[in-house]
Amino acid sequence: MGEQTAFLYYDPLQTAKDGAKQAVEQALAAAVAAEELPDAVSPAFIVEVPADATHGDLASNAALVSAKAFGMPPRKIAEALVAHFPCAGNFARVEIAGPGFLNIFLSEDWYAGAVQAACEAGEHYGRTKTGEGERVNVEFVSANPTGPMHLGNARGGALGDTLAEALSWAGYDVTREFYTNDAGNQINKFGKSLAARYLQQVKGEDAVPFPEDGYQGGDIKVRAAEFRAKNGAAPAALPGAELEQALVDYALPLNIAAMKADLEKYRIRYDVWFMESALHESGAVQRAVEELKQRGNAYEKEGAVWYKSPNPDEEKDEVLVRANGVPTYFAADIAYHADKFARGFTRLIDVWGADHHGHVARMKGALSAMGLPGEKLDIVLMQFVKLVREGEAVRMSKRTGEAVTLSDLLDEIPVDSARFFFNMREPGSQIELDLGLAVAEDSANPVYYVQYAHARICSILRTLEGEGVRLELADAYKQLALLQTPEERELIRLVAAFPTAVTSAAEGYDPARINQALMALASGFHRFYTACRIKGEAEGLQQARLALCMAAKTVIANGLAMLKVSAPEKM
RNA sequence: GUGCCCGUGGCGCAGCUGGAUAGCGCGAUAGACUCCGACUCUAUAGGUCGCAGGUUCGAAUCCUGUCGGGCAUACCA
Repeated sequence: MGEQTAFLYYDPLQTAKDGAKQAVEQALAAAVAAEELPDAVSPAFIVEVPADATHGDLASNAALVSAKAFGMPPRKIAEALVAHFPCAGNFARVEIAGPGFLNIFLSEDWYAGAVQAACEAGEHYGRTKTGEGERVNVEFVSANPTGPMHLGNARGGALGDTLAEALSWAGYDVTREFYTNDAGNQINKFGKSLAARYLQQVKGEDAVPFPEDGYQGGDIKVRAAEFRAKNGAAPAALPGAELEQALVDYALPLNIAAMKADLEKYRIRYDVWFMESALHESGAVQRAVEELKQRGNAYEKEGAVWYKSPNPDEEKDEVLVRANGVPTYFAADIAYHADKFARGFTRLIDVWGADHHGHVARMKGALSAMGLPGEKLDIVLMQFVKLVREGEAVRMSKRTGEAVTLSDLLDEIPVDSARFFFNMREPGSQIELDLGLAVAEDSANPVYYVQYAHARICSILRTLEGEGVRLELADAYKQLALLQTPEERELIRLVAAFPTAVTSAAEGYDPARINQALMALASGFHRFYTACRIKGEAEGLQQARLALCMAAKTVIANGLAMLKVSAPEKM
C-alpha cells in the first residue's frame, strides 16, 4: 500500500506540538515586525496538552512567560500573538483564555489524519524513528544461577522486557541481554552448599556441617539428590574442591536451563546470554584492573587492589581484587560494561533492584575512570514488590514454605496479569501485587478492562460484518469529518497520543506510560461506545465510526503487544 | 550518622520540561440494557497534595528545613 508509508512513523500529537511551537514563534516574529511587540528576547515557552479539553487541544504559555521581558500584560501579548498566528493546516483557531494562555484548536484534517494514521500504519502504529542510529543494550533480570528466580526478578523481567520493546518501537536498535554470574564468590558458595548437602545425604544429616553463609534453599538439596542418584556415593571420596567443582558442573547448566524455561514461559527471550566466566577466562577482568592502575585510579593496600574514584565526592574506596587474589563482583562488572561498549553499543541500560543504588554512581564513575563514556550507562532502579492476598502480605510460597519464586507466581496468576501489573507503576515506586485482583475477571482488574475493550471492538466489527456492513477504509476516510461528538473527539485524541506515549515510555524508562495510555484509551472507547451507535446509523457516519473503532483497536492491540499481553477477540 | 527513593480523598495510584476549578481506578450511594458484548456507562459524596518557610505572575511540581516510611552504606552480589 502506497498510503502506508506516508503514515508509517507518523506521530500526530508530536507533529501538532512541534507545529504549534513553530507557529507561535512565527506569530511572535510577525508581531515584532509589525511593531506590536517589542524586539526583546522572550524566554522559552512550552506547548502542552491542557488537562481540560475545553481549553483546546494544545495550549501555550508564551504570552505569560514573556510578560516581564516585554514589559506588557500577558493578555495584551496574547492578543498580538493570536492576530499573527497562522491558522492553517493542522490549526483551526486560537483563543485567549485565563490570564493569557493561548488555546489552540486543531483542525478536522488533523483529527482525520490521526484516525487514518492508526488504520493505515496498523500493527506499526506507534512506531517512530526517535532513536534512530542508537544501539542500546538492555540488561535485565540477570538473576544468580544459584537458585530459582524470585519476585524481584519477576518485576525486573516485565519491566526490562517491556522497556526494551518500547525502545525498539521508538526506533532504537535494541539488544536484550542476561548477565549470568557463573563465576566468583557466589559460585564458590554454591559449590560448598551443594557439597554439604550431598555429603549429608551420603553420610547422614549430622555427619557434615552446613556452611554458615551457604544457600539454605530446598533447591540445593534437590540438585544434590539428583547428583547422588546419578553418580552414587563414590564422589564423596573426592577432595573437597573437586567434589564442589563436579557438583557445580552438574547443577549450574541445569539451573541456567531452568531459568531460560521460566523466562520463556514469561515470554522473555534474550538476544545474548553473557557468561561472567568468559570475562575471567579471557583476562578481561585483569586487564580492566590493570587499566585502572595505569590511569592512577587503583592502588594496592594490604594485599588487595583498591579502586580510588577520581571524583573527590566519592570518599570510600572499593576493593577490586581481594587479598586472596580473587577479583570482586565490582571488578568483573567494570570489565563487563567495558565489553558492552567494545561491542559497539552507544547506550547501556541496566535494570537493577533498588538495593543496588549505592553501586550506581561508582559504576558510572569507574567506567569514566577507564576512559569510557560512563554517562552513557543508565541504571533503572526498581523498587520492591509486596505480594498481597486478601489484604495480608504474602512472603512465603504455600507449596515450599520458602520465598515466592517466579514460577510460583505464574502458577497462581496468568502471565498476562503478571506482565501488566508489574508495568502499572513507574519503576521507582513500590508496588503491591494483589493476587486476588490479578485473577479477578471484572473492571477491578485493569488487564481485563483493557482486554475487554479490545474484544468488544472485535465483536462490533464481527456483528456488523455479519449484517453485511464492512469497513471500507478508502470510503471511510472521506467521512471522518462527521466525527464531532465530544466522545468521538476525545477518543481520537487518545488514539493520536499513543505514539508519544510510546516514545515517552522509552525515553523516560517508564513502560507504565504505555499501560496508562491503554487504560485511558479503553475508558475513552467505552464512553464512545455508550454515547455513539454504529448499527443503524447512516452509511457515512457508520463508516467513519467503524474506522474510529479500527483505530482504537489498533492502539490497544499494539500496546498490549508491547507488553506481551494477549489481545483477545472474544472473552 | 551519611546517601538515594517515597509521602496526593477510606484503599491503590496518575499528574510528563511549574500553569488555568488537583485527576483516575477500587470501595460507598443512586441510576442506565425491548437497542452493536452491562466484563460497560452516568451521577453523587470524599483531598488545607506529610508539615513549615522560600523562589515565581503562578508551586502537588523547584529550593531550604522538618516529620514519617523504605532501601543502602561488606575484601556480598
